[in-house]
Amino acid sequence: MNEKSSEAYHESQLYRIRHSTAHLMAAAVLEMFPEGKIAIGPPIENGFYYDFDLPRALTPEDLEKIESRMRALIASRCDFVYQEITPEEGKALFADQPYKLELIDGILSGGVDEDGEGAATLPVSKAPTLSIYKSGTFTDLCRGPHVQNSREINPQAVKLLNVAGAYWRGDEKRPMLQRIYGTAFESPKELKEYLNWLEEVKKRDHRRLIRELDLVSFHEEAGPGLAYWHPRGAMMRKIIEDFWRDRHLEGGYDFVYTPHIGKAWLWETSGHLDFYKESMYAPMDIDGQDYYLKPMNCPFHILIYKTQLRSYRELPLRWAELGTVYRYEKSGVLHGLMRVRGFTQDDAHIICTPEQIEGEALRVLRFSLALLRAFGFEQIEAYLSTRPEKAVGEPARWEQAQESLLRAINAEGLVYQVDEGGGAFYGPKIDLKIKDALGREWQLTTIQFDFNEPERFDMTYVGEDGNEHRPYMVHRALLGSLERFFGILVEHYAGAFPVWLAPEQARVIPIADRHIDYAKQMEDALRQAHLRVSTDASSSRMNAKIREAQLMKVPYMLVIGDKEVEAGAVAVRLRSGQDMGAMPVADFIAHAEKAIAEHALE
RNA sequence: GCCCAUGUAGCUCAGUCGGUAGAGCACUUUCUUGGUAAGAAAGGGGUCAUCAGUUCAAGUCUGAUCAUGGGCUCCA
Repeated sequence: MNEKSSEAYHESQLYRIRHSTAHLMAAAVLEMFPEGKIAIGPPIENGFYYDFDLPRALTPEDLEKIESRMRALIASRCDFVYQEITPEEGKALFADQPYKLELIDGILSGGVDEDGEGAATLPVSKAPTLSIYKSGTFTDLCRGPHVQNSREINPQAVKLLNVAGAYWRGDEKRPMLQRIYGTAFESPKELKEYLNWLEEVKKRDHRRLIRELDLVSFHEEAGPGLAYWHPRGAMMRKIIEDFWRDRHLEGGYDFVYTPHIGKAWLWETSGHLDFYKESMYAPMDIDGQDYYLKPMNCPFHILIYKTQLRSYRELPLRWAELGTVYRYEKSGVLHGLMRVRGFTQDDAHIICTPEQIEGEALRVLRFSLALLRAFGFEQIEAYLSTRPEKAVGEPARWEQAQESLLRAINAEGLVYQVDEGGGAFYGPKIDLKIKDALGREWQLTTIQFDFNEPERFDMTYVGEDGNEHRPYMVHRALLGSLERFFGILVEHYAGAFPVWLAPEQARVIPIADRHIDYAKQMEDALRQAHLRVSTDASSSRMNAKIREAQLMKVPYMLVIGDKEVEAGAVAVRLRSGQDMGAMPVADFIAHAEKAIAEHALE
């Protein structure tokens, strides 16, 4: 969500409805648990939540009770009454609500508001005001806004969704609270649409589809977060990698290959052991030396750089590698292919002179956009993250790098947001986020300047003046990780991949056994045309064969019966259900080749 | 890592009060040879996640561990 629509949302009736529904939910929960403690309960993107500290864990049955109690509260047509209070009144009012008391202290000291958000936007001179909203017997510390009366909430457009744990103030050292997520809309129809959308999300879940389509598996007994690519998945990955390599050759990149492990020295020098030791796999002792599985490829590329004295004449260097790295992600964060412990970055490092930065920034951005679009992602937004308080590298270099990135964004006419101070300590970056078919955002590309490692590894080049200079280094991963990108592709296309990516592009379906010979001839003709094809020679009926191919989302089904054998044709059926009728196999091949070349969905 | 929930056949699930396991799909075989999303029959398949404990008896009760899911925190 961009800032403008976020602002509009904050002022919308929908926002007030959700905020007020959250209050009613808290009221209902307190009716069930009079001794319960309430924390915060803001509207969020698709609904709202409220955090509670309760004597026992909530069950799904509790949610139903809470929800029906909420409907009764809505029906009571209570007013939401705003009132400003003094600090003393506040402390008295919430004497038995410790979380609220903490919020009051926060507000009075000007630090945070009742949603736990920074109040930096408020003028410092203005004394913070405490306010409450009363609805029925329930009173909450709250800035609002709310609906005037609960009759503005449609009880049929409200639904509680799930319970989850959440740390108080998002701090893992503070108590774990119970968070109830719910949603509310202006009309039951909109609620229904949202619930349908959730269903669609479920249907496209890559964890289900990678199993159903026989693409990738995980194995509890062999280690969580480590993906196994089956032949169909591996075929797709090969196609993605081949395409990626071809594009990189065209884009002026060279390729390198580097090891998977390295001595502690590498990671001490790079600084990774200082900052990320917790999320690196533990070292293994080899001949008395600590070796680590690599969490990054960059130190290896730097070692290659340092094998020679480098001249400004050979820069820029663009070195790419599909480098597999291992990171010890915390157990609770693993999620299918989206968050794994072993993954392959489509990594590259661009090493260049200060003068070349401008051109390289634009070049790599343009390159990434073309790559993402080739995979069918058209909606792309940029996020520029700039220098944080604590940072390494000369401010002038930061300035230059940030300006180069911004000019590149503008040159490409991208919609963008700036995250001031949001960069890593070692350099500014551009991230690109795409929107998938369900409107969900995914960050894929990251383009990061690094003022740290060239220094730590003492990278140099000899300039025109004969002196040593420090080069600029840019890390970039465009697809991110192949595993995650693959998962996103699966969800974006719901498993029905464009023909050029489909692991099996065509399936030949003989109607009876006497058609098998001819079917095999057709299969062979397609294979000679470099199509990925198989023949279903099983004893199933044609209907079953079609269903099977359909479930595997094979783009083309070529049905072969007496008529086709006689006419020397194939009857083409698309997975959309469309019957293209019979045509000579050469015509079909031409049709398929066109769809492949155009990266068509079909 | 933290909170909560879950773990029974390859998949989706049932299994009552504790009495040594069941369905559909898938798989194998046989019959069937058919015109655009499931032809029929028979058969094989389970240390009920793992390890302890309670009990005459544990899929079922208890504990620990592992994994998965929903979130939180994190994400170079």
